[in-house]
Amino acid sequence: MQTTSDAFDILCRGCEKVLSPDDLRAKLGENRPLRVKLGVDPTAPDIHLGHSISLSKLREFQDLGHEAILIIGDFTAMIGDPSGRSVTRPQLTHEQVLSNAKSYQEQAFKILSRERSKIVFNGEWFEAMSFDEVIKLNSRVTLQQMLVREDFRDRLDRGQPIRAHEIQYPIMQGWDSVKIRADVELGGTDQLFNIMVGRDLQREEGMPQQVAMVMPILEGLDGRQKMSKSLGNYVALNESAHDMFGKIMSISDELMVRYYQILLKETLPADAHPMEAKKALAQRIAARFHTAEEAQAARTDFETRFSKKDLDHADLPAYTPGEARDFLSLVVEAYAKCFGIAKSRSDARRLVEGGSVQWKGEKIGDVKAVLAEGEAGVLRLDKTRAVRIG
RNA sequence: GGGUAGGUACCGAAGUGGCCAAACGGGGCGGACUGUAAAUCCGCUGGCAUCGCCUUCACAGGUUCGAAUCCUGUCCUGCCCA
Repeated sequence: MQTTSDAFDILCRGCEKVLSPDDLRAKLGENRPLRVKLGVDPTAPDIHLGHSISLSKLREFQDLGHEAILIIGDFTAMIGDPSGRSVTRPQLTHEQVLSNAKSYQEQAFKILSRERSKIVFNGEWFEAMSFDEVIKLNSRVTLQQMLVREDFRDRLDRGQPIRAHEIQYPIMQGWDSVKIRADVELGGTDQLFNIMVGRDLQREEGMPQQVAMVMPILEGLDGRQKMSKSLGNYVALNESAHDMFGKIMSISDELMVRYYQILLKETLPADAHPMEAKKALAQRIAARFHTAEEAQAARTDFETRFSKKDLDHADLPAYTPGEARDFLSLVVEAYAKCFGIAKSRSDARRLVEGGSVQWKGEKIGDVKAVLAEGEAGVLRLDKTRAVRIG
């Protein structure tokens, strides 16, 4: 059994901020399983590496014997968290939210222990709330409190609309903490405001206040903005080892240092070979969500494809052409059938003209080129995609 | 409710009767280069197609040989006033 002090150190590691450390130490000193809350917003069906940071922290709590409570914000998701947003999020239907929530859970269990996690939907208490209860809840916070937050301040200054329902979000998230009597709430730094509202409401209710533990926000693959589904700069947990590896290899050297810190909690040695270090990072991340063998295979494949530029021995999806034999049609079809990507013929034309599309290592160039019947070989589509024909 | 400024492609932003599928910037994609990148340079960035054609500038109508640009109505947003 760990001592309180050991546990404290482990739990604080990697946190951007803990409010307050004394509260956390005191709670740990009570020698009981703490109720640790992590709210997830099932607005998109994928969990990505950014989410994995808080989830991993939650897992650490679990491993120390504490109780993990994953709140699926099925109700709040319909509102949309305004955090870090300069525009109002689109509101989702309940069906969309539920289906997202389902795949969300599956992915969350790649990190969390399934049997030791408690899943709670916040629709459980919000759906039953009557309007006068809503009003009563709202009377506990002031408009000024809601407006001090940067996101709103910013939109106010820039003359962008803030819809009344958006200021409900922090209040609802805070109410979740009251309902489950959370001892600790985890989240990204952008969640600090919402988590603090939870503390306020708990105090109002005369219960012990939760400790806020905020984790750093992971930058997306572009290295500029935070990792998010809507920005398309993410690595999802349910992606293949192959895709994870490739995506991580595309980050800048600078960003790699951050990823080492945040995802591996290690400092990259200054004399490390950037390329080797990046491969190691990619392989370790891939192995975290897949098997070590799959991660190794992803690496080997990456090396043959990109380092050796040897598509012939790469692991490519097979594609059997249909009726049409002209390359334009082949490209469109291959994208659709092998990668689920819809390309217009104009897109395909551009790729062919730009030299991206190659047959057996040779650029096609001519949009009218036709593939001879029965010919076999590798059709390269773009930088990262190619298919094997025949 | 009154006044006023607006709604343009992924985003920002020009255009205010024909030369507009719509400048410019960002982003994205592709090529060259490379240690995967980044930086840099070049190209592309509505759709279909062999000149060309078709659908776009909040929405619906109208004026005109011709409209993103003018008129009418509708919807939406900011700001100021009440």
